[in-house]
Amino acid sequence: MDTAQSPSKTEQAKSARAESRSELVAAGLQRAILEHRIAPGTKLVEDEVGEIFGVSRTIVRSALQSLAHSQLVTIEKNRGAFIASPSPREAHEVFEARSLIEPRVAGMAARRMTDQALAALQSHIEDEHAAMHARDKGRALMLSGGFHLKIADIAGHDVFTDFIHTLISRSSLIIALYWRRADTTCESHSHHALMRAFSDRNADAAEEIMRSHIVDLHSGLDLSRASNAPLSLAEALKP
Amino acid sequence: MDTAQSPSKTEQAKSARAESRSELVAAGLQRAILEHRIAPGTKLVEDEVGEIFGVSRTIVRSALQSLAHSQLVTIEKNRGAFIASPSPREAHEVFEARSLIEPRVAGMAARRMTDQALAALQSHIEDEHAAMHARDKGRALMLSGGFHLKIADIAGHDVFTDFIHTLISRSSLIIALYWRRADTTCESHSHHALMRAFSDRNADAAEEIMRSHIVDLHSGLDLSRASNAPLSLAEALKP
DNA sequence: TGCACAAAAATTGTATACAATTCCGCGTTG
DNA sequence: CAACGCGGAATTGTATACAATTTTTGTGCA
Repeated sequence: MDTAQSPSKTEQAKSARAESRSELVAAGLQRAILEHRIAPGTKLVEDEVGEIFGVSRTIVRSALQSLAHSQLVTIEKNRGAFIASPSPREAHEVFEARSLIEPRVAGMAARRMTDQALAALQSHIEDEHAAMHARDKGRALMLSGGFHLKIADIAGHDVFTDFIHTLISRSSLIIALYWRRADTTCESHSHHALMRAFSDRNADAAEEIMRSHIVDLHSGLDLSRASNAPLSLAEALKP
Repeated sequence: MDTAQSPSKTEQAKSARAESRSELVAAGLQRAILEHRIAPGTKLVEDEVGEIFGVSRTIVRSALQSLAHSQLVTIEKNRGAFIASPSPREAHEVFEARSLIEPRVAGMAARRMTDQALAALQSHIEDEHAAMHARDKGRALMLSGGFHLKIADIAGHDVFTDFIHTLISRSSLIIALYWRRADTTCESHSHHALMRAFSDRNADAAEEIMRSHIVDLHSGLDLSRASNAPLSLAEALKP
């Protein structure tokens, strides 16, 4: 096959941002993972991924290493890369970390909140509502993660924001594996309460609401089964 | 030149652990950075690094990307990799993050402390003492980082431990750039106080001591000058 | 002298070739 | 018939060749 996949127009339309190609591939894979279009445990063969994105293994390899570093994929030497499937313990730890870091960041965001940022959050929440009414749980959960990310950006603390980015990505994987609660109304309620604290610039309230919100998310997980990597195997043999 | 740099004996002496070669290179570079043998801002040319470690650019590139992800080096597209030189703001954020996370982890470590772990910490502290008496500030600071790392390991919380690993690495760079305090006696005092809390299994005390210890470290930095990346240039022209 | 600009050197970005390892099916054998 | 072992295919690990880009050097001109 030829290497003629450089779409000159698209490249310019990439809004002037010069991202390296491996980052593009990593972003594409990450989206697929976070949207639950690839199941945990799935093997990512370098040639296949390369064919899909129209790049060589060199690029794919770099992208996979990047994703491995943020714990979305696991690389086993001489065996390849697999979509990560966090253990119950890891899941617990991720939410424990979130419940420590995010409340602090929410407080910082409340202190630095601008009207513009507030409006952006508000419109984000409306998207969440729409997704919820459409009974699209996956998308709603996704947007919920985006909400937390936006808050971190507003707080403007790069170190914490980086941590939160990886924690939320991992949370998406965890939710795919362990989420066992039917309704997501609490979600919406918490986010609204948070908005009120933000518009009041009430840092203490924002912190406390965020803490209980994350504890609540944590409690929506069923971490009793060891993992669903073996479970999916059993499922695969059932029918 | 030939590729005959596989030192069979050394390889076996690598204590049976099968680390990939890029990890070896990354570890070597990291050590050099953390021991302040390479100054922040230094450019890392792929060919040079490859020659030193006896590997091809492929491996070096992978190692550099790994270090870039943990913020020890900065990669600029088409321009290369440089030892990171954290801004004062970044320095502030790193210590702010440490002061949130490490106290919690210290508390967890206190709860899970075993006699064996306690003994290991004790012997580590004695090394610190030795370094301090030898007036070897660099090494003392280094060992201080190691002490914090050991505590995280004892706590056994992988997510937090990962965070702390990167925070402490970055701290080493920050201390190289901004540390302005002559004595390190406070260090020793804090670590001893921590040991007492640990041997009492007093989680609350450990948490509080760790918090004030990190705040104290933070206050030992002089973050007033913008950075010393330009400063080093001026210095280079002075004599 | 100072500056603009072009050629050359150095360096990074990417693809590909080859080596090493693992995976998988199949026949042998106890 | 199960366990074992042995190719061959598939896949990953690494080096290297070449393309693209940046950096440096050199030169002519005002």
